[in-house]
Amino acid sequence: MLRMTEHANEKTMLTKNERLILESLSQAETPQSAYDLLDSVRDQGIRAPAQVYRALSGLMSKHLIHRIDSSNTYLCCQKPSHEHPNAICLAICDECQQVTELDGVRIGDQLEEYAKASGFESKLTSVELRGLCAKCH
Amino acid sequence: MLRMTEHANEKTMLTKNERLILESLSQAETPQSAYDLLDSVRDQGIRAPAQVYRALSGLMSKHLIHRIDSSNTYLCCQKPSHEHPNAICLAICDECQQVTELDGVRIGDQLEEYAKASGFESKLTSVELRGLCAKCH
DNA sequence: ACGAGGTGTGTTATGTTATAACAAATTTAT
DNA sequence: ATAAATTTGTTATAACATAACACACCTCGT
Repeated sequence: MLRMTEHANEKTMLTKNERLILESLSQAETPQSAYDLLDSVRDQGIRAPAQVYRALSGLMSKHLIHRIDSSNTYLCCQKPSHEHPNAICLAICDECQQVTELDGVRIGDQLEEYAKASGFESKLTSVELRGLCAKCH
Repeated sequence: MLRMTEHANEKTMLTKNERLILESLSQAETPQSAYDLLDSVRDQGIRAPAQVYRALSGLMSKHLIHRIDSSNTYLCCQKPSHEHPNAICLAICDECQQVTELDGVRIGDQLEEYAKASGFESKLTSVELRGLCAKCH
């Protein structure tokens, strides 16, 4: 029942469409929208938004990509795949669009601490910093 | 040139549509989508999305409301209007949808600190914690 | 009073992001 | 072999957001 199509370990076990999208995303210089990705994989047989969104959804579950909520875009996870922090922290340059992933464990623990003071039990937090990266400022 | 329609101080100087939307939002129990708000002010003469989005945009500039990026919804700012922290921190209950606004100054300073280590100059950061509030967990 | 410039409004149309629903194909389990 | 589960392809539509333009209104300088 858990056996799958791929001859690979669980972590990198991707469907064909997931592989296509991940490949495309990893070659992009900046975060991509779902429709950007659709355009870039059209010549590989993917024709409909649903196909892209399914792949994105699968890749997110596998912690291989992140979604940037403030711009409706997606990018590859930059951290080792075995880390699944309780917070995703992205520093996004408003000038060049480069993204740096900060230490989600440390920041997540800190935020959890703060939230607990209000009796809030946090499960998954997202931090998006907007500003200028080292190169651009 | 700075003189305006309203007889009120700068901070609370709102247009008619901004007042309608803010009023509607302040009576809502939970964060509302733009189209939720449109429905709730239809009987007050507002008919088109653009009118709502313009009002929301104005209210955001005046720091009277926040947008929750992870759910495309809006809510009233809970903090005193004179505080304009560099980070907006919202703890959102996945069960009851209640939102608690955490200390954006303290958290923002902390995050700025972390980001600076990567040479990143942050201007505006958004933090969204998902989990369970005190009542629900 | 007049008209120029600014701001707010109403309206139509359209752009962008995302999901529902279902049938066909493929893979896996028995 | 065949039943069960998963992945895929496809069409249609939902949900979120903005562009563009005309008009009303106010205020400021003349």
